[in-house]
Amino acid sequence: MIEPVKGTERSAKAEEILDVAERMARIGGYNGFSFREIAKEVGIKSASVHYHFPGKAELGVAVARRYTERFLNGLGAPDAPGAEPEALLKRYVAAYRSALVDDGLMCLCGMLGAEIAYLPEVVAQEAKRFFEANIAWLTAVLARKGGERDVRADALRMISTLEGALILARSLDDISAFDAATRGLVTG
Amino acid sequence: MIEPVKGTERSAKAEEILDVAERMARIGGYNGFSFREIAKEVGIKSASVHYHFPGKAELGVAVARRYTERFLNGLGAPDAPGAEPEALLKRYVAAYRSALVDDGLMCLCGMLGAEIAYLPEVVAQEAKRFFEANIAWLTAVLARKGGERDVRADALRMISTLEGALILARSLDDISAFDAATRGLVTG
DNA sequence: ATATAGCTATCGATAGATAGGTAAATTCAC
DNA sequence: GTGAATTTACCTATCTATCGATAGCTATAT
Repeated sequence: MIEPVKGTERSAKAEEILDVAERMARIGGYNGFSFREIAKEVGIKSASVHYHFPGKAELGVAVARRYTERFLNGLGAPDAPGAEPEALLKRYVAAYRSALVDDGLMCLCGMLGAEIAYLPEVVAQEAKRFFEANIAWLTAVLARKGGERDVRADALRMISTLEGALILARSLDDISAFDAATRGLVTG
Repeated sequence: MIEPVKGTERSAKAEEILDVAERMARIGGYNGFSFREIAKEVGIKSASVHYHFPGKAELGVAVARRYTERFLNGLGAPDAPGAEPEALLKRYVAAYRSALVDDGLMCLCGMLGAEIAYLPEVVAQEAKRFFEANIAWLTAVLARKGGERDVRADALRMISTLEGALILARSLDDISAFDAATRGLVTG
């Protein structure tokens, strides 16, 4: 049998469950996914979803963790020697735009963040961790640009604008609203 | 009996229901409020909530309409003769900050906007209307400031940043994150 | 009389969760 | 190497709680 790669020790079915749960959560939030609906889509019974993830909170945590991990991986290291700070920031904006244009979905943690006061504590913590990791990445990149700006404030402003632009563009059903709202975010 | 003011032709109980529904929705989104929970809090039975609002979608529409109306009323006319454009913009930012600091809640339509693809069409339309009205108000104010900026883009950016800053500050449980994210939004 | 504003009782659907069973794959003792 | 024990990955069946919604009744107020 083929050994699973270290750090990827999850079965194919479990990954499938996470795929479906993530998509549903990015449409309808924490209440937007259910064991029954996930099971139906994956082709198993709801009790079998409980086998892979004991409870809804644990499933929520797993979805958020994987989302954050993938998101950060897609960005690369903030201090990568070959990458210009400005190019990294453009990549950051493009990651959000891709959620909107390619996936047609909200940012998972933007969605969970909106519902933060309603979530099980463990899930809320994961949403918080997503934002903290984003702030850390952005401040590291912005610090490389130099200048005497408040890099933390700039990072918070970028994240806020991008999360809000997703909401706005989806509400207006107008992708150009995202582009207009985020224009000048990097260079300005 | 005292006649209801024109345009306010709703009973006190109906307003109470809207109060509770709004607060619940601003915590948990569209699935965050239910007829049963509202009824319990208001002190009636869930069937009586259906008397005032026939279905959940209608209740959702009523909550969103009232929220939008109050929000716009709180801003005042964008072309009020006595009000400087910059003061109006500061008032706009303060309205969002008040949701966070005074109410400790999300913006209702920011919440609904995040869930837009999950909502009954009539409710989604109300969320969209909120944003369209906000864009109209902001572009009117920004146009008064003059300059050759793209006022629509500036309006979209302001709304995005403010909605996102609410999510971020609540997720981080840090009001100062809202202030940092929105610093320079008006003057800058 | 009629409209208002409630009520009780109940419906079918769905939620998350659990108990207990089954068949196949894997691991371990000899 | 082989048989026994164990683990994996599902299953059926069922539980309680809650969901939005409806039918039909009662009092009160206009």
